[in-house]
Amino acid sequence: MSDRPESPPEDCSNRAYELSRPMSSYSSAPGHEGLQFAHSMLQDPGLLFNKAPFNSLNAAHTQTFFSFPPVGGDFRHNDAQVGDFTQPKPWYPFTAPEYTGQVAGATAATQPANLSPPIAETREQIKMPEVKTEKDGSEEYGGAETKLQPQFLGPGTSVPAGVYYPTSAPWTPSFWPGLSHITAPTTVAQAPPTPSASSPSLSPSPPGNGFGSPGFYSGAAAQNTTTAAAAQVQTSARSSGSSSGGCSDSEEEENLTTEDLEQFAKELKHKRITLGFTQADVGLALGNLYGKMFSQTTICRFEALQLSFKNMCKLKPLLQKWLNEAETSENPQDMYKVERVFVDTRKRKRRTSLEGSVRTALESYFLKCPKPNTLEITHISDDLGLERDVVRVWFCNRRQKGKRLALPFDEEGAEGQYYDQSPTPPPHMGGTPISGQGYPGPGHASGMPTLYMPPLHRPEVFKQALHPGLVGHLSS
DNA sequence: ATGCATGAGAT
DNA sequence: TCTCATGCATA
Repeated sequence: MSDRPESPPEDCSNRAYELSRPMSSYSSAPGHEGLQFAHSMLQDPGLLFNKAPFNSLNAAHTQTFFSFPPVGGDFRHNDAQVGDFTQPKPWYPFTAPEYTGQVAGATAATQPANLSPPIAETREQIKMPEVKTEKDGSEEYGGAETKLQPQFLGPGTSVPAGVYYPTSAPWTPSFWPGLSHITAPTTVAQAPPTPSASSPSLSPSPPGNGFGSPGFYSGAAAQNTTTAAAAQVQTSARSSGSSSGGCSDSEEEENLTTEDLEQFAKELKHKRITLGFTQADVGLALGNLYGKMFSQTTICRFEALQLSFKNMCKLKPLLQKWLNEAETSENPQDMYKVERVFVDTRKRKRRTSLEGSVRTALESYFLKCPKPNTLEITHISDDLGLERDVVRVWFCNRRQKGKRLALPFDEEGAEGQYYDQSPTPPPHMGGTPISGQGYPGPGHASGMPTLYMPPLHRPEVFKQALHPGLVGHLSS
């Protein structure tokens, strides 16, 4: 435990710089090799720290993913980082949109795999041994092909109106760690706000709606079109950097509780499926209703309760409204007029596909230090033969993921229960390298002395953490 | 459903 | 640079 003292401006810095490659199969950088991680075998060791590291110093603006209250969420970063991160990003060289043919939001299951037209490939080679960019051969952002979009689904092509879900699609609360015990009552959620007379713009995934390619409705454009409502929501969400467990900003601040959200998410999913809408449909419909579209991903995460509490609160009203509209609408089929917003011709960097061993190595590093500074990132990237930025982003995402899975404490009650139910600390908690940071400082006092029970303790979470792939469908 | 990426806003 | 919200791309 020579761990970092608490005040340290750096996260992992006090550690003797001992990051060394956890695994040995990488191009070894002759300079470091000495570290081994006890946990290197964990599938997802990092999750163990979901809580600890994040909480240490300030719980201040913590917007926890589902944690409601201020569960400390961030690592404080005070590091003095030095670095030269500034490498120009190679991507975005051209403006050709890279289109992959995915129907907006359609899940693999619902989506014909061949929607995408052949794409030329340009590979931008990046060194990297074990890393490849997905679809290595497929077009690049620089690719010559500009394929502009739209109608991938020719009329008549697949995707029959929303019927792709197994009728049952049971809801599984699985994800919300702390809520798993709460079985959503069948009560259907609250009454519908006001169906704003407007005609609903819904329609169960219409064939050939031409909306497929991602990016059409993303970012900028979508936001520009934002209606007041959306704007409001949006602003409020962002502005209040508050960590507050409450989502009290937009509109009628219902003080939503986790139960409310869970329940609503469940209801939403169920009804959506019943009505024949895909997650993507919902996202698009929101665009029609409010001017702000959301992707299938977001809807999916909402349903799975994988968004931060605050974010859930922010989206709930919109979804609630959509739901109302969808339910009352006579024939949603009609309106599927989505104005497509094309935007963004920017090219997106190809998604890097990290090989399993590399991921494992990263996890090990994460274990050692969830928040590496620039130097450390460089070191890691060198060691693994990855671009620094890839490593940096990986850590960012990893932390984000950790928070999502973590959040354990629900101020009220959950906490106690949480601890109470976890009699024994996880074995692996043992000598975690980064342990030591004080755990919960404030706010956890409530009789919760020193024992830190990682969220992973919860079976579901634990499971997921360790076997991401195996447990995959907790919530579907 | 989820991994990697982007960008705004906050530090 | 980080966090956070969000989404493309892919498994």
